Amino acid sequence: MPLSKFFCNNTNGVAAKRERRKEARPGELLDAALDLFVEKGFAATRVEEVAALAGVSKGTLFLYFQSKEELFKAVVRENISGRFKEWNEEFASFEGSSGEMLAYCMNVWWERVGATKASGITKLLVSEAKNFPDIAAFYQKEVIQPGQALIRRILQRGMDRGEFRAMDLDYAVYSVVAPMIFLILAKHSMGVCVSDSVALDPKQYIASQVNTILHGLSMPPDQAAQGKEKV
Amino acid sequence: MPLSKFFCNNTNGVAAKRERRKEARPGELLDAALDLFVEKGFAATRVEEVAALAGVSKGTLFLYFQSKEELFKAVVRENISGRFKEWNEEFASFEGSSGEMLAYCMNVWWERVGATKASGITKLLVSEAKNFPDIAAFYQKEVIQPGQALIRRILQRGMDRGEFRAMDLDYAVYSVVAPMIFLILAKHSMGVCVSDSVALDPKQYIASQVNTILHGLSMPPDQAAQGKEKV
Amino acid sequence: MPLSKFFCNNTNGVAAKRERRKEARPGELLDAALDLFVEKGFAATRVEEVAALAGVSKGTLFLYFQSKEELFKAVVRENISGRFKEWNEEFASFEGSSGEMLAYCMNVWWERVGATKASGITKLLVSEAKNFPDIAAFYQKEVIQPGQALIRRILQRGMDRGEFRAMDLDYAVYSVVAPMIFLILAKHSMGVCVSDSVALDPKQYIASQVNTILHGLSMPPDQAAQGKEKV
Amino acid sequence: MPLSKFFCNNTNGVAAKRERRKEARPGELLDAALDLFVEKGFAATRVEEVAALAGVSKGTLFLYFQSKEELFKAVVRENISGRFKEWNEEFASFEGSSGEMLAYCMNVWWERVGATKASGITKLLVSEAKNFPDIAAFYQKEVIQPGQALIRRILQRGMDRGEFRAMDLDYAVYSVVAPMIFLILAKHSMGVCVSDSVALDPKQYIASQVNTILHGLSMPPDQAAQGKEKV
DNA sequence: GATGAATGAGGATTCATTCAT
DNA sequence: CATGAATGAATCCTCATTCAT
Repeated sequence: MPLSKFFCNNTNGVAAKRERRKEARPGELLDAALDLFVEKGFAATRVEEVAALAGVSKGTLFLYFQSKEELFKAVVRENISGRFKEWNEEFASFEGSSGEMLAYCMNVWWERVGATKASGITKLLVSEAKNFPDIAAFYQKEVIQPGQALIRRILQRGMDRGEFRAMDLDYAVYSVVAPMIFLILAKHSMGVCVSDSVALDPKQYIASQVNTILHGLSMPPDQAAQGKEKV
Repeated sequence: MPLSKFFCNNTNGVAAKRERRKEARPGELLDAALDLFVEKGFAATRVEEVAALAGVSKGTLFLYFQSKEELFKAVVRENISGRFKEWNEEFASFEGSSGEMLAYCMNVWWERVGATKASGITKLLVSEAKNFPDIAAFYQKEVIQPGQALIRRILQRGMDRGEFRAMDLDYAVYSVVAPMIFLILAKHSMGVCVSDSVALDPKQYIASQVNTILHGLSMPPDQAAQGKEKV
Repeated sequence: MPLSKFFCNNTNGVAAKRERRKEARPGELLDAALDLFVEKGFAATRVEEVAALAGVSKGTLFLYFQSKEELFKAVVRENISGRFKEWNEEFASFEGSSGEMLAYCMNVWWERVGATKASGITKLLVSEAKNFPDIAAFYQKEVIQPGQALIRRILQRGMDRGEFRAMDLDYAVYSVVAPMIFLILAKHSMGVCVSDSVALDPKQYIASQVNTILHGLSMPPDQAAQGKEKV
Repeated sequence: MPLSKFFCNNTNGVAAKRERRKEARPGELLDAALDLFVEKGFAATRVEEVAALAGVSKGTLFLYFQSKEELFKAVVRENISGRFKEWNEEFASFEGSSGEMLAYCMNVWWERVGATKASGITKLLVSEAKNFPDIAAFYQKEVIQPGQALIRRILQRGMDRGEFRAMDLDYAVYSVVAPMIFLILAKHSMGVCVSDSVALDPKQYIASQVNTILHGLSMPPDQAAQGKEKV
């Protein structure tokens, strides 16, 4: 969406740079705010820092956002991807096993969300949900539920096609969600969740998780005998 | 140690009540602080609130903790269980399959940590790690690493006994850790992570996760053919 | 530099008033702080009082000085005259007896320092030296030592020219210093040092001191006989 | 006066030590308070420090003094010597020149007041006079005026006997007072008044001052010619 | 629009004073 | 009497917000 700005809005090209800057202001502020809110939390972030990081003065921030709290809400809204429709369509035409579909889904999610700054929103909301219940509810409705619906659809497809075992979707969905949320939090929390955060390669992590989710850690029954002999 | 008071020290009953209170104060304050820090975050919690929740005045808090930050650190230290040694011993003598062991481990963890207030520490540190890097490192060393070591031992046992497949423990460990951390965060974050947090039953959640971790979601190979026919 | 504003910078008159205020603020605050610190001492002065006396709000003070202690240090620094070089030159070309020189020196000192607000710094440092050892040392080095050096030079000149008796300068210097310091403290201490402070005329006081310093209280030897007869 | 305690009050000698301690409490507190008030000023001294230095608890201090301010007043009162009557008598019978009398007076003052802790009271009052006007007035009346009267009497004696020149006593008195006050302040102010406070020997300082006061710094007229030739 | 000086309510912290033991 | 735990008014300082330029 920021890209569209560059191609559509500048009708004359004269004084474009200044115009563009001016129009870009709110976006730069939101970017700066996201970074700082994620890093330090809402309360511990000063609006002056946000303004400074965005390269404007404190007063300018209040030209675009009525208050620090409104800034917070705007940050969340701005970074909530409504890409689920798009993804639903993408997956609707997916050809291949449901296991492949799940793997593809998790990798795509990582590339388009998890690896980007937008992932900080999740950490932010985990931290501040109690202080901003309406925003938390909004996020729940706009992100969590569509996201889980998408995953349920994949799991359901697997069951329908005889690829997945029968399962209670209300709980099974978390076998997919938990690893993804965990990855984001590990990324944003200085290794509070992992033993050595720098060494955690997201791609390998996801591959490992997909493998476990699909096949479990147990030795497959048909190899159990051989497996035992080997060791 | 507080208990000793009741049995040993009070030979005469003089100054008992006040004394007893004095010993109880720090604990009451730490309890109150844990609650509020978890609920609102460090910065958004006022020391006066903590004091009020503990039933004392603002000044009293500073009798026991030099500053708000020291209070925070004390809260973390106080709630960090060094129970891993005890658990290691418990698990060392475990008889039964490694799958059962894993299930037992996760359930025990839930009962003794996840379901208690101490679990809030995890959420707290995820939120404040960047603001308290030394405390985060301390937690990492005292909790995360021993915890993961315990899980690795279980997984290693499973591989040694031919019950689990060969796996890269550096990543496989997160198949166990992620669901547990996720459960805590779901519990403390107003359903930012789940579609309907009130409906999430921890016991069922853990059972579901254990099942996935052990066996995966895929249809077992030997039933795959039948499975397909059925549906 | 503030003057330059009036002649050079204001080509258009925009933002003049506010700008000018900003440059004046620190000085106004330092003035107010000097008054109150001298009157009540550092600890007993509230920053809010200082701000109020300077006609600004509490917060504004902290825009210019990081803390109350920094304000104190700035007050001392601001009021420390580095005028000794200038005076040295002035006195280098002095023509007249060394006695006249001493009298001139003390009178000039009174007019340019003793009678001004800057004299309060001396009282302030006498009161707070133990609480601000570094500032006390700074004052000692910047004011006391150059000041005493100046006086030593005068006394040395008197000895060299045969006008003054041989003397141990290390102690003789205090015959000049003590009366000046005393005058300042008398002025700033509600007559704790004098029997009736309002009645103490500085000019007469200095004249009297100069007379004693130069000639002593004793009857001159050559008049002693007559003196005795007279009375 | 504290000495009298040891000889007079203990009527039985049994449990004397405890009794004595108890009776000594207020005195110990006043001593401690004097030390700390002089060192740090009234406001910057905490009552808890005073109590600790006196070896009692905070609460005990308030058993003897209604408030910190009352403690301050008691400190001043306790240390104000009413020894002027005694001294007046001593000096009334003084035989010798008035110059010797002045020298004797200043030396005696140093030994009995200047060199003792009681001298801190002067520094204390210079610092706090504005905050305790009634105490300052009390001190003025009880100490300053009798002290100056004593000095005036000596100077008057000198004039009467033809030893001292005619002088305006209202100002001449400060030629004696200023050096004494200065000595006290130099002693209590970390060398803010002197170039190297450790090197200032009180006895030499007083000798030097007496010499100047009596004879001045100028070359005596009868030696002036020779003096000039010498150099 | 943009700025940044000014504001003042709000929060952490101190410390004189009280009072139950 | 002596103690020291508890109190809360007082004070320093921060920072979101306003507004003159």
